[in-house]
Amino acid sequence: MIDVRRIRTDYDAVAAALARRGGSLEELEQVRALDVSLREITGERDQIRSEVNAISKEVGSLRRDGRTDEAEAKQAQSRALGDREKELADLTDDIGARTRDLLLHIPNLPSDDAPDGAHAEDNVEIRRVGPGDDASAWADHQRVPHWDIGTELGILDLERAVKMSGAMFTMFRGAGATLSRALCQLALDHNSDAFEEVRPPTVVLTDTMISTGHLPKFADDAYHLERDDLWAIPTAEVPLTSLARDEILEGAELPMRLMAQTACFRREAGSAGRDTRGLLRVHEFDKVEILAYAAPEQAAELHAELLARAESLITALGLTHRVLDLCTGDLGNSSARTFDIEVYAPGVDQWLEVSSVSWFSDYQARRANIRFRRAGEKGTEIAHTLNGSALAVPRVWAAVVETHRQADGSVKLPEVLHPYFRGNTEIRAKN
RNA sequence: GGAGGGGUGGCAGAGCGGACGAAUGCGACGGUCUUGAAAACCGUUGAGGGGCAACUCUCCGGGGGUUCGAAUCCCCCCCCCUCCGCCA
Repeated sequence: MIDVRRIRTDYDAVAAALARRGGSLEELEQVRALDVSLREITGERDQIRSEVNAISKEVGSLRRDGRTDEAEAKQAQSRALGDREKELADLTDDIGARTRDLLLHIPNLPSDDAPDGAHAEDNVEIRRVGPGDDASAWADHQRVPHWDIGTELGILDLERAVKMSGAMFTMFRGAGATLSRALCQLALDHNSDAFEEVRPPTVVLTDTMISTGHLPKFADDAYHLERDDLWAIPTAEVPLTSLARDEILEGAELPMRLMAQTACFRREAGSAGRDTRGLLRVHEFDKVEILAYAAPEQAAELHAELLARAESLITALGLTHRVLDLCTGDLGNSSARTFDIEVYAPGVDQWLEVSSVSWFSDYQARRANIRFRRAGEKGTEIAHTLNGSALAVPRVWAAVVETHRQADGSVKLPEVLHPYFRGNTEIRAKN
């Protein structure tokens, strides 16, 4: 949620920043208009309340003195004011609710540093590590899609997953399941020097989804358990961001770093029919998320840190990749600036987005009412939130299997994974 | 799921229709005293909104209601505790 006060005092700058995303400014204009009338009516309401409060005090003292007639006259006067107060109070409640609802639909202001652009094609590649999609770098035995490798080695059983749960659900078996778990464990171990590990709930209340910006605008993308009005989380970002909801953090505890491995659930409603094969787009997957609460001045450095941490895992796994600076048109709703890491998977010949590292400025924290107090100072400030996928299993699994496939059909495991494989250093078909 | 008890400031805890944004204690902060510290004593100490300001409004788990006036009375909901039931 962007700050109404900025809309009030700095409208042109807010409008200009939002315009960089493309899309309409209609809601912003509506908020501005509502806010003006809200303050006007609120002022009038408070004025009347103040009178009612004063009169009521008088009634009290008159009654104590036994001056009943005078007290009753005052009561009548107050009653009349009360009717007017009720009208105005209903009006402010209504306008306030409408304002908040509009505000919840307006995306975050992009950072000045985010590149301009309308589509994903305008994203800026800031570096590339390894050969990427250079065809000459890849041998024929690496040009096999992971679903074929998975079947051949008996480590991926999509057919039976579909039998249990329908299309776009997956099942790993044997060394495939171990690989899935090992990737998560690696990501957790890799960040345990600075991040507290959390095992949050995977099913949450509506308010928890609103805090991150996943509701109300993107309800169709999430699984909703209607009977209990609970939502299956699309990412651990959702519960982790609400960990400090409605709390005031001590400045000294910032930045606060958290990480969690959870299942993530996505309906993928808008992308039916795309990437249906294999692991590229699935309804349920495991992911290790890293997240931080920060003071504003700490945010830039933390953003770089989260990106470096996510990227170093990809590097350690021996995957070729590129880092993109998302343009304003491709930026997620809640984000002010986002770096994506894309891995090149030679078997499917595609760049796969495996991590998205975002700085949300105070947008989520204002929704979630997460504040902090600087040591020795009065008052509170809205915190900043940042997060990124440390490692999202299915796409990394696919890229690892395709990249490290050997001429004999086996998959050679990257060294960082060896500790998790009970002495094995490769995956071979059993026969 | 059933029965009972409870949710008040950073914490503990009083208040149960009017002088209550809330006693008291603890904690924290500032001061006096002290070479320094402790103790003692004095003072300060919740959050948010509107207003240039004076000032003013809101918040006692959440939402409705009664009343001139609600932390206090009524209704609904949520959460916590104890017991019973069920259960990995």
